[in-house]
Amino acid sequence: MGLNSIEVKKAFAESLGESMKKVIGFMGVDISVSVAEIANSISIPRPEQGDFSSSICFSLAKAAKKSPALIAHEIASAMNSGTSKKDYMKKISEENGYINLWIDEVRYSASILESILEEKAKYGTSGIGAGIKAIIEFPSVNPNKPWHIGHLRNALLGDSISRILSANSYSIEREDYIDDLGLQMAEILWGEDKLGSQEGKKYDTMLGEAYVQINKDITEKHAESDVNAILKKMEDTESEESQKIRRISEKSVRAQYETAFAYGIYHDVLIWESDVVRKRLLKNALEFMALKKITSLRTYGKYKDCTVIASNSEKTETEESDSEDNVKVLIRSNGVATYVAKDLAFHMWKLGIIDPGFEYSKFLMQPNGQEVYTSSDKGARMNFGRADIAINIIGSAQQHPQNLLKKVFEEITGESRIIHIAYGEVSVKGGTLSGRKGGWMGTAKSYTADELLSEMEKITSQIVANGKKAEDSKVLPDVPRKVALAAIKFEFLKVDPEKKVVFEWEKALDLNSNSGPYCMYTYARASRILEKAEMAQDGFDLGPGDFSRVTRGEDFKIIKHIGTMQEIIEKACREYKPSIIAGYAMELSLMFSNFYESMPVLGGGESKNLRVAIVMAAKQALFNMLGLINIETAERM
RNA sequence: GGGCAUGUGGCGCAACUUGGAUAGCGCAUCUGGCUUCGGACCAGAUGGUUGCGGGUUCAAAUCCCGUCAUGCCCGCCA
Repeated sequence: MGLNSIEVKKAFAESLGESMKKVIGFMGVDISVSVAEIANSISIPRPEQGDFSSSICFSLAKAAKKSPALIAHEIASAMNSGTSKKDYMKKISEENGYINLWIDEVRYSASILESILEEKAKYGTSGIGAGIKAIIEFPSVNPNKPWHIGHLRNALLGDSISRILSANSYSIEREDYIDDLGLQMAEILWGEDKLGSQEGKKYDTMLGEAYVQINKDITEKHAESDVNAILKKMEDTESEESQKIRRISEKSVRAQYETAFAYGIYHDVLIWESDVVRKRLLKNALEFMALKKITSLRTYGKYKDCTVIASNSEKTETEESDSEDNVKVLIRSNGVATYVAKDLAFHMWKLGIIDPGFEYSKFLMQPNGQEVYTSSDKGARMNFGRADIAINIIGSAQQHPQNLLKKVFEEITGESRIIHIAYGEVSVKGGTLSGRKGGWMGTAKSYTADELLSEMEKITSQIVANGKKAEDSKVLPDVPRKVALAAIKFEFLKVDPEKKVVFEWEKALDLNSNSGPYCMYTYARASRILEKAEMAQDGFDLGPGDFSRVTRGEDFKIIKHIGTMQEIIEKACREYKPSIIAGYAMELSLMFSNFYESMPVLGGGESKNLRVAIVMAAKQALFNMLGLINIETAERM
């Protein structure tokens, strides 16, 4: 069994617990503290103070009526003389009321290095999500425009969270919801004659630009009622309008997915709103909710003839004083369902509450070799849906409808199975990225995901070209693109999801302040050192003599950090935060730089084997962590 | 008016969920380092009353109350 920070914390806590019982019993005080509580008091202190540290004595002080320092002293000596201490725990010290564990650096290093070199890509993964199926939805962009940088943030978050959950043994289904029956597509159809006029453009971009013009025309010509008529016709999925829009949408989504593929973002299944309607999912869902008395038909007041969800029920039953806050319309008085109604129905599919009998067919072969499927009017039944939890990557602007969704499902299932990752939306210096007004089109450069990548790649190509020496001809041609992608992905994923982002070209394209390429650089350095070390990459024999060369310097520091990987990956999973992974990768890169600056590897003499092993381990750790934020590495750059 | 989120050196962020030792990191600025495994690098320095005011505690960036600022949401739109 390999040791890591989780194991050590657990063992330390147990050992502390046993010693505490003795000491406190001796002191004549009756205190019970759970092992979990002790474990919670353990953190990783500054290296001068030990490897692990517990502040538990502070919590005991009051009840025991002794100073924390005295209790710490008693416990530490009991642990040092007792048997509860594991053999890899070298000594227990005590300082200012803290109990500090000093681990046997040779044993700990051996255990961690052997584990990571053995487990490779699996190192750091966990089983906390085993047996749980999660459907994760992203980015669900309307099919009338290209992905802009806001959609990109959404997609990168969804993709990375999927990877992180997978690494924790969750079974993941990546789903994308396509709203082909919405107002925006009706508007596209209204202004159909504006389409296709621009040759050589990507289809989604062409649509997006046309849409801005169409939207303007509609306002100027007061054509809203015409659009509504189209919208109404589209509700019939067999209508000519509906079929035509579906064809336009499919073409548009294929164009959008060219962008997704360029960023290495893939899906498992697309669900179309038109299929939701066709399969009467909405109808069934509404019946279900009526039966459960979640919804009701209003016969009075402001919402007369609407089907609504009212959160504070009977009190205002006969009054017209419904406050807007607690009534949500699902079916309008004209019989048309609202978006929220469709979303509720859709989540009944996701969570397996209603099976609409979707059929699926192949939509696209993705560059990762996996087919993405689509709901369809003809195809086969497949195993999509029926998830235990549904994770929605949706901007924080939709907090309200998402909360309503969660509340309704808590009522239905009795537990919380919908998770809304409410990320802060992306804006640009001058304003918003509105699709309607065309904010994404920018002025000099557009704010599309495509444009961002191509601009970034110009810069990285230049840098690679400038830095290239004659001997560097082994740098592969895909490196500039990889570096560009690393820069963009790291920049978006290093900040907490809930923070809002203001995009600026100048800052985005400044590679000096960007950590993605730095991590890649570190990886490339590690690769080159190993190449020069001329040892087989697939493990070489390390003996006890090699491990005994470990010091309490930069070498042990980086090993200890690698030992926290599983803990970090679990934390990122529980909190749905790729930023935790990005932060770790950055720290690891910095530590690695410190390590190889201060400890020569090839000229390491007796320590050479150990240091080569550390380089291998760090390289693997970096590879695993960067993989979770979808950043590819390169052996040379 | 109500709800949610954010506020940490000049700038961008971390630590807050689970209170703990000297509040970390990057950029920028200043100083130094390439005959030695790749300078997309490293070392050192400058810079903080954690928006403000109370409270709880042995201990508060972290918890509680209040307050200010900013953003988003609150429609028979999606």
